[in-house]
Amino acid sequence: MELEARHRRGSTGGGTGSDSDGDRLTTVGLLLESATALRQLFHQRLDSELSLSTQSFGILIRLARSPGGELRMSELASQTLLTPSGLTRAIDRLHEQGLVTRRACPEDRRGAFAVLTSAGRDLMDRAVPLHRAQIDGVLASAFTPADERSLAELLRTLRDHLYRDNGAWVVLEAPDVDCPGAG
Amino acid sequence: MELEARHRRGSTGGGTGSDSDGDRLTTVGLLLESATALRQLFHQRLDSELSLSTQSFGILIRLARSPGGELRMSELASQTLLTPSGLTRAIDRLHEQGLVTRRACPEDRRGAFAVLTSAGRDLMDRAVPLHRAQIDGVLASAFTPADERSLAELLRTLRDHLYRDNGAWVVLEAPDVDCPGAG
DNA sequence: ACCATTTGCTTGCGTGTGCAAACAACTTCT
DNA sequence: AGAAGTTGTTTGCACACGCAAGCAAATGGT
Repeated sequence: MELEARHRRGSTGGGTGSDSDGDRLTTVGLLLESATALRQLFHQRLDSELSLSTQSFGILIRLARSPGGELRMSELASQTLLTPSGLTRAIDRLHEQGLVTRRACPEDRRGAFAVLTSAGRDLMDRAVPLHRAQIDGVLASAFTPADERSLAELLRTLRDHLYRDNGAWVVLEAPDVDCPGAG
Repeated sequence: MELEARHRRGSTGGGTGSDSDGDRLTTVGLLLESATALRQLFHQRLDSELSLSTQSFGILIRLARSPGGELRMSELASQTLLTPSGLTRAIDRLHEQGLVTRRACPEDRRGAFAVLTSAGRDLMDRAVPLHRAQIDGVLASAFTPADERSLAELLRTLRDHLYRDNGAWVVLEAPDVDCPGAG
């Protein structure tokens, strides 16, 4: 795999020994660590106050945003970045908590919808403001509005270059990054 | 439910700022999803080619960057965002693979160092270029060098505002953010 | 119509993780 | 010095997740 990309700056420093190059490894490390930290930060609040895990919240909020409060299992799995089996178990747990029901798909009898119950919707009506307030606290304390916007845009760019193909993650090669005169 | 934070691709067009409130949910969502996607992307490569999980890699690279290739268990736990118990198990696994050893701390006989073995160092000498190349592929395809630097800086800012206090994650309030009369 | 292949979802099993408890060694207080 | 508390690390247990296999329903070929 030769990714003869355009990187020329960056250290080429002595292998694994030094952090001083402060390069892409660090950037990705920061992204991963920030995500872990945020996940656990949110988990503390949501779990202690509403007995809701971050994963459950992620599922419920997607259902809440969908028309009818329902989504196909496979679609939900795709959106939450869970495998089908993981989603099945997650919906099982939410079902035991009375937050979600299953509905058979009339057009494809293999298929199933996950449907938000009224209890689920009530819970989200409490959870979303809580979560939003927490996010506000983090972002507002860390960023200026302009920086916040920049971060959002950069992350969207990154996210749009990553997608799943048959369960395997792949990187979209960018056709629009400046390849001057390319054609 | 007034949640319409669904992300849209390529909103680079006209209006900005009208839905800035809902964007925060999306921003955090993008961060979390990107991190998950990257984690799994890296896992595919490292695991298939070197039988190395992302977690193991994260531990080994920190050891490799440390003088003597060793680090206290607690320090390593803190850096990897694992709990002490999680780290103990992780080091156990790496020990069974011959990549890491434990060394008693002479100054504090409760303490232990995790030490990279020569096999571990050899593995990292192969893993780091692989990982680096993959990161290059992702970042180079998604970002211009300038954007890449911006992202790194923003992420460092974010990361620096999150830290653990006795196992609980807290947000550092920013002293230098000016809160213009809005609040 | 029949059979093979594919798709959507669910289970069996193994593994990684956190929490709480346990334990040893260090520190502090009297 | 001795007792009480704190700190660094390791176990018992429970749980969430992925992978591979299983099963029902849809699709395609003949």
